[in-house]
Amino acid sequence: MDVDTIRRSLEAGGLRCTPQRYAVMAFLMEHSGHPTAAEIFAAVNRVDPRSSRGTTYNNLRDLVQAGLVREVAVEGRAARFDAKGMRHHHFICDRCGNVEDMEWYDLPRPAARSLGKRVFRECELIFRGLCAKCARRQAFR
Amino acid sequence: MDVDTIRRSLEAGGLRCTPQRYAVMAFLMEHSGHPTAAEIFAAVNRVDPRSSRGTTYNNLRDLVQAGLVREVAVEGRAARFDAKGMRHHHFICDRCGNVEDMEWYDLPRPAARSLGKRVFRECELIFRGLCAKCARRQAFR
DNA sequence: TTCCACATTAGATATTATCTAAAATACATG
DNA sequence: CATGTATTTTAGATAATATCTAATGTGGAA
Ligand SMILES: [Mn+2]
Ligand SMILES: [Mn+2]
Ligand SMILES: [Zn+2]
Ligand SMILES: [Zn+2]
Repeated sequence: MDVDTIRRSLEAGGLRCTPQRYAVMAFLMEHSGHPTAAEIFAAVNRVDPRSSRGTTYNNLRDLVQAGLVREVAVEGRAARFDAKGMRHHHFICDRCGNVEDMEWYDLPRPAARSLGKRVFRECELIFRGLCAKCARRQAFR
Repeated sequence: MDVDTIRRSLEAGGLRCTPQRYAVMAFLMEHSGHPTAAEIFAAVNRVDPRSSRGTTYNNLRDLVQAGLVREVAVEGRAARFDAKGMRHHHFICDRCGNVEDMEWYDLPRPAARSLGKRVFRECELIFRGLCAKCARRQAFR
């Protein structure tokens, strides 16, 4: 991933380009999985520069607020993160909690009537079931 | 809510009807909000019988596994729960994390092609934005 | 080069959830 | 009804996840 692309997306989000923040953003853009904060912390520290756990959490919070990163809450597990690249939905495994990307398709906006005085921002569609790995395990018992 | 209805739904889920478990289920059926485990614990202990925090978590886990209760993970906040009554979607407030019910409508099943070897169970649609209360606060600044 | 708002740090702390092992009990069975 | 047993409850410890604090460092505008 191009250094300037990342640098510019941070600036576009009103965020300074620090080595630690850059490392978090770069890692998310280069890995299409859905790592947890702990995994991101470990990964960016495997290379330079040294970043603290607190900073990793701070930067993830900032990147989410800036709209560059999405946070996916999974019941009973650590939150997962992905860079907002191409639009997509998610599949979450009932058994192992893995989050996988699913092809995007448009969703009907909620009816104004059912929205009431709420201010709508976005829809998120989550598919649930068993991931391929867990489905295979299930079949073998 | 009828005592026997609750008792029977517990039995249908393969769960013994204990006073503590009954109290959790009854509370969820009688309150259409989306309480956290801590709120449920406090509420069922305000009346009899005394239930421990651990038991509240155990029972919520069991009720979710039995398909009687739904758990809603909210980023950065405690999980919330609701009894699975009428089908509905959810609106989650960006600002205060409140979970509100939204009218149900059917969703297209994911295409077999994009599902791959995964085993589909259900779709969940989440609307995001500002709840009525937070939208009002936002307007006043 | 200087300056300062913003960012980072280590460690403490808070919040949420699970585990443990001993005691209690729901309920099937006779 | 009485009994037996698998399930459930309990208090407290522990684990997992996330945030706070206040001292220190720095990106980048000017
Ligand atoms: Mn994704
Ligand atoms: Mn609901
Ligand atoms: Zn899985
Ligand atoms: Zn709100």
